[in-house]
Amino acid sequence: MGDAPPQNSMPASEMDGICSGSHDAGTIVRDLLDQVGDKWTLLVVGMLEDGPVRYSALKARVPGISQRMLTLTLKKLERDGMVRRESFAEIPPRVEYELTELGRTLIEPAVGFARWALESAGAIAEAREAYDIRD
Amino acid sequence: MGDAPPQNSMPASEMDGICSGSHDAGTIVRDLLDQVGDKWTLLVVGMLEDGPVRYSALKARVPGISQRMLTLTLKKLERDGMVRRESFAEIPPRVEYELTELGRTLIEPAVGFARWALESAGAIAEAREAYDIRD
DNA sequence: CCGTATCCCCCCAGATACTG
DNA sequence: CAGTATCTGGGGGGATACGG
Repeated sequence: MGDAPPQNSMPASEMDGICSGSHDAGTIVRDLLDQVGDKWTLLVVGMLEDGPVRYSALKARVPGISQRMLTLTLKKLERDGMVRRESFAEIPPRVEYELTELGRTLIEPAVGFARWALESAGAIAEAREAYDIRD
Repeated sequence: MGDAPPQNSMPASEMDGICSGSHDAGTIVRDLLDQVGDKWTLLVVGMLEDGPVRYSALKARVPGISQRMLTLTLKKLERDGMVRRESFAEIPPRVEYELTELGRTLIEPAVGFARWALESAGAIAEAREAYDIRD
């Protein structure tokens, strides 16, 4: 499989080029955002950043996640080629999950967003208070 | 408050530091992701990148959005200080929306994610096919 | 230990109709 | 033109119990 076609740099107005209905790029971004923007995916990916983690450790480190959602999230990530699953035939059973190369590429934009969130949280909270008081 | 220089010092394991349960940073990121990661927010923000846009133009440029969802999305963004609303007492009525400085800071990480999505879409599609065939 | 199966609730998006 | 009001269905996701 060839690497991503260099195609083009993004136009000056990048989000516009991305989201415009003229290309189907908007659809692609939307679909991926639906995948990754759900309640648990980014959290789980973040927990896998340092290397292989077992199922139980993952569940412990993602507070509040149910077995059901952890399993669903991991399955989806595995299907998308972002996570590799390795099970060891031991007693007690052990299953480890780790990010693939593709999965690792998610970390950079995710961190970018996380950084934005942390930097902006204060300003957003202020804006909300101001808005709520006024109205 | 000028622009936000990349003044930051995240730990080596960034997502870990962000998402770990030990800090409430994970909660912050999760909350913001819930705000921004919904079905329409990023699309609307993308449409506002170039400057003020009227309500009707916005509705036309975001294909498939309902009046209800457009209004809700704009209200939420306004409350969060990301969008400024200006209404003109004319006939016919005119209301324009534009990004605030805070709102503009969202574009950079959003574009980062969008770029990732476009670059990764192919690999993910391949991974899915491989996964579905095998199993 | 590592999941799967089932039930169920709640929220949110869509459709529609109506106002200033 | 720029919204609001109300109803409704579908699905995400939690709790729980069970299987390998």
